[in-house]
Amino acid sequence: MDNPSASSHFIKNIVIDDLQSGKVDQIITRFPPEPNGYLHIGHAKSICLNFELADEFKGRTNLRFDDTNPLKEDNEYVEAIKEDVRWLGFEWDGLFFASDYFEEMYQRAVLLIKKGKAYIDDQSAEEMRLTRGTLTQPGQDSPHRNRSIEENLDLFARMRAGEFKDGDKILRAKIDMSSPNINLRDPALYRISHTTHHNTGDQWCIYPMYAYAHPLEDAIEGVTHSICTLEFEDQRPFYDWVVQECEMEHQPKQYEFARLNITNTVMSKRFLKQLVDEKIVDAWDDPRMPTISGLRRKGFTPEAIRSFVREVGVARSNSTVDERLLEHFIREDLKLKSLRTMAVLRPLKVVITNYPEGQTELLEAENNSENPELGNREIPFSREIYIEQDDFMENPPNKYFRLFPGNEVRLKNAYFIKCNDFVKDEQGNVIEIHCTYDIETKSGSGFSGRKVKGTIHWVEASQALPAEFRLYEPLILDEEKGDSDSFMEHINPNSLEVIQGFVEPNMSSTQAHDKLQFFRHGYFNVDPKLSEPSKPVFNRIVSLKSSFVV
RNA sequence: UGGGGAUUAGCCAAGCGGUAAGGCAACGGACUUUGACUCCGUCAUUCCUAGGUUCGAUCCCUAGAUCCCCAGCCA
Repeated sequence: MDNPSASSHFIKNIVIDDLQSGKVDQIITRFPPEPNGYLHIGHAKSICLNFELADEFKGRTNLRFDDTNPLKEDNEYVEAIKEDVRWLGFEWDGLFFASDYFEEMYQRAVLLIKKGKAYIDDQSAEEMRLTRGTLTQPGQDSPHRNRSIEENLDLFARMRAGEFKDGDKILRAKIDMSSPNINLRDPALYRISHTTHHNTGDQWCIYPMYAYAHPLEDAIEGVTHSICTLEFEDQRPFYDWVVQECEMEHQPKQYEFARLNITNTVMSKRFLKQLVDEKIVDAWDDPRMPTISGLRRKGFTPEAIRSFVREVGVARSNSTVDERLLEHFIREDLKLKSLRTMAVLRPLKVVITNYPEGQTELLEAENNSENPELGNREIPFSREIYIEQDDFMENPPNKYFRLFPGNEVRLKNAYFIKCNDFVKDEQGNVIEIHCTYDIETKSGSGFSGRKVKGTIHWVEASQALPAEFRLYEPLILDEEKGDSDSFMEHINPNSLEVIQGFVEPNMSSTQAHDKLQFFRHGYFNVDPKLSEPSKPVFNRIVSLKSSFVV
């Protein structure tokens, strides 16, 4: 269930004001990813912001691919992004590509040249860097800054025609080389790149820069509120300049908010790509990745992600959200939805010495004690069962409520058992324990003769279904290093632990992405790629909270 | 040290001149056939600091501190 609290934030307040003042009749937002990687949970914040704002105020939201750099982009990414946005629960009104507008962008650039607001520069990238000045010193005008309009027009047409090599010429805005805002020191508008584009093929060999293209895209689509992250703040004057000087009839406005950071989490497409490329993880959808596809494969739900980003809020201060907030929302979402069954991750055999050999009985169990609609199931019980290794100690500490010699515990949905003896191997490890059960204490019988402090889970041994469990820890150990260049030095070597255990026999019918609670362990997801009916594979989404410390 | 931002509890975050919402976390306790869940309780006399204006300031003014972003033909 979604977190219902629709809290206010500064962008929503702006929208309300704009609607009330009549500045806009209907809001139009857009989610504008570059198809150069997979979406991560940081993008989810932006997606929810844009789509939910439009939903709330009866506006529209476009999905627009910002595909102005063919060197880095690929159709694989556009398909993955579409899938992720839909999976999160959103449907776009318009589906567009920046490349849809290349001709218009070119014509607007011609207009800029005709107005004397843009010129062709012959300087190399290096020369441009040198003449741009520094943070404290103004830049110097390019020697080509005052070329005639006719010459600029001619050169620009020849750039388009492919007469020049990459880097030989560039179209620049003519603004102010001494502006204290470096973004206004004659920023680049068009560069030459003889690269095949995933949409337009070889139709173009010049491509617009983001800072020039983006405001045009917004203006063409009638976007009213163009929402981006804080690092684009200094670009806003140029954004407005482009809209103004290109004489766009519609004038979108840019608003910036702080991007999402989460503790112990790498949140940058570049770093995530590095993790994939260097095989630190298996793929973009590795459950350890904070990508939408990784979270999906791990077992997170769209509802939990939406609730999470809503609760985080939208503000302008850089912040790092505690990963436990995300965990809170998946626990809350799955609490009533998922079946609660038993799984033994690290098995220890128990022989119930007074239970008849060869006998098996079926016991009734609720699938979710807090949600009767999920019904009941039957589970087998017999003389030999598996319990968790953690649930037995030869020499227990104080306040240990589980099994130890002489102690009695409840077997969830079954009987009380009492430990009488145990067997060790040559290394001194406990490999089997012997108990007796009390038939009077059967679950559901109403027995109240005596109380027991602990209840443990178990699986009947002969019918237990072998299963693989994949337990995850953060990929990054230092909680503040997730977004720094040194993050590779903080990779957690134990981010994945694969163990073999058992689940109840009926688990053979699980389907990919089924979500279950395993008693006392946590919530798990059936892995869509690795799981098989005879050997299910479960990804742990999140453990249960526990106040027990040894 | 140019320009642009930010600063409210351990982490997020409301608040818009009338006396500090909410969530997470944490800590007590109750309950419990999950050491879970649920429930009850605790958790900022103070909002980066110092002055000022005001009957009254987290909010307005002045000065300062700290942190983030900008010198791609990336987005």
